Amino acid sequence: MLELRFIRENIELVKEKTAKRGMATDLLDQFMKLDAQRLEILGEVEQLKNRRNTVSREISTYKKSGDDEAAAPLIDEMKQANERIKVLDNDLAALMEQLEDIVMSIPNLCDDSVPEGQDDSDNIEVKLWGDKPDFSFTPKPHWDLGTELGVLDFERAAKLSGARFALLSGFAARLERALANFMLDLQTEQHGYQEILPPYLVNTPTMTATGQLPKFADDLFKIDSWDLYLIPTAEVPVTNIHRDETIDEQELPLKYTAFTPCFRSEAGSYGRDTRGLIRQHQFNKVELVKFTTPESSFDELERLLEDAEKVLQLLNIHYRVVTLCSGDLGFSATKTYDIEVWLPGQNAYREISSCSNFLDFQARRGAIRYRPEGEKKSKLVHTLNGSGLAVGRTLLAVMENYQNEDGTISVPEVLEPYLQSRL
RNA sequence: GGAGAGAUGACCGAGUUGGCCGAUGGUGCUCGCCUGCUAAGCGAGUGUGGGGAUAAUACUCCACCGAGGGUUCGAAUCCCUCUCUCUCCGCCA
Repeated sequence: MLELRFIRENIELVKEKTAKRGMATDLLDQFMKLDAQRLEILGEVEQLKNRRNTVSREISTYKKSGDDEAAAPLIDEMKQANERIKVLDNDLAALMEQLEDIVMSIPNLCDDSVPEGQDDSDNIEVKLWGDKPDFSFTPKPHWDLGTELGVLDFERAAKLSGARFALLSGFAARLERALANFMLDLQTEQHGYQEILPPYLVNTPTMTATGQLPKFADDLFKIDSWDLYLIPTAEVPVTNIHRDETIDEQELPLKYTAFTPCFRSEAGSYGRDTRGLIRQHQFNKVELVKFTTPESSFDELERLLEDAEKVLQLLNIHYRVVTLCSGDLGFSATKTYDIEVWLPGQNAYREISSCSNFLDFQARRGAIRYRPEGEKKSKLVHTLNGSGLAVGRTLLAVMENYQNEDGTISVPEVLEPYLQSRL
């Protein structure tokens, strides 16, 4: 969420920046109109309330001295004033609600370093790591490998739950678990993240702070008759750990990692990625979350990206890093790097991690503050997060990159302590 | 699910016969003083949001004592609803 005053005072900048993301400007014109109305009414009602407070004190004085006659006309005046206040307060509440709706639907402003563009085809490649593996045979996609090995079962998963679910067994299930443990150990022991195991169901205020609600309810699974949603990413519960809190500056940056399942309705992607593990309603992810000072958030974004990249480097799998263009940027982010892993079975790069800086966009919604040393006023922290990594997609990347001609799959060296068997 | 207790500022904790209570006090923190060092001590300051004013402070106004309603000229204090926490009983992984 952007600050109301900031929008008011920088309306042209906000229009320009949100237009780059493909947002229409008429909402912002509407904002300015409603905001002006609100300020006008606010002025009147606050004046009335000031009068009421003053008069109440006078009444108190009269009453204490037993002078009820002097108090009576004042009480009458206040009865009338209260009716007017009630009307104005109602108007104000209605206006505020409309303004909230608008402000909640305004995306974060993209950073100046973000390239302009429409969609993912305009993303800019900023880094390549490793090489595409050389195969003496035609590499298969993981769904063929997994089905032939009998470790991925999409038909039975469909029987249990429907489309976009998977059943992993034997080697695949163990590999998934090994990858999760490997990632968590790396991030906690080498990169200094604290491990978190959060709730997988969260309420409306939690979903609102990180930006999933109110705008993207369709992407979420909601528990019927409860105010609970299945988390689409651990970013949601972990960022909300410090909602409505003030953190000591010495504690920053705070770095958390969490391994959780993620649940997404994938509304609007019906024809896409229907085969294999790429796009599932449920998948596992190791998430990295940071709380930082405003001064250091962009440095911390670079380090967050490195922490995520390290996973693929240790697995020795080729990947590239892209900077998302303005049109492809997520709602709450000011800048995002995607790590795209090479999938030889599909002859394509696919997103395996998304690392973003949100500035104070989430912190304002969630009232997450810190107290700068030597200053009276607390300030909003900056929040960041990134996948480190999406485990399901890492699993399929291992399968496709480490496949052998006979259809078996080798185990990356770094996973051997976690997984002592080969197929 | 049943019975009871509670929810106050970064934290702890007063205040519930309604009236200068945005809220005593303590801790923490900031600044200053003092001090061989450390510790202690002394003084001042220290919530959030939204308006006004300002070059910016200072200043000023409104709101906020779990959330939402209500009573009243006036509510942290009274009434109603909800949420959460704790204790006991029941049930259960």
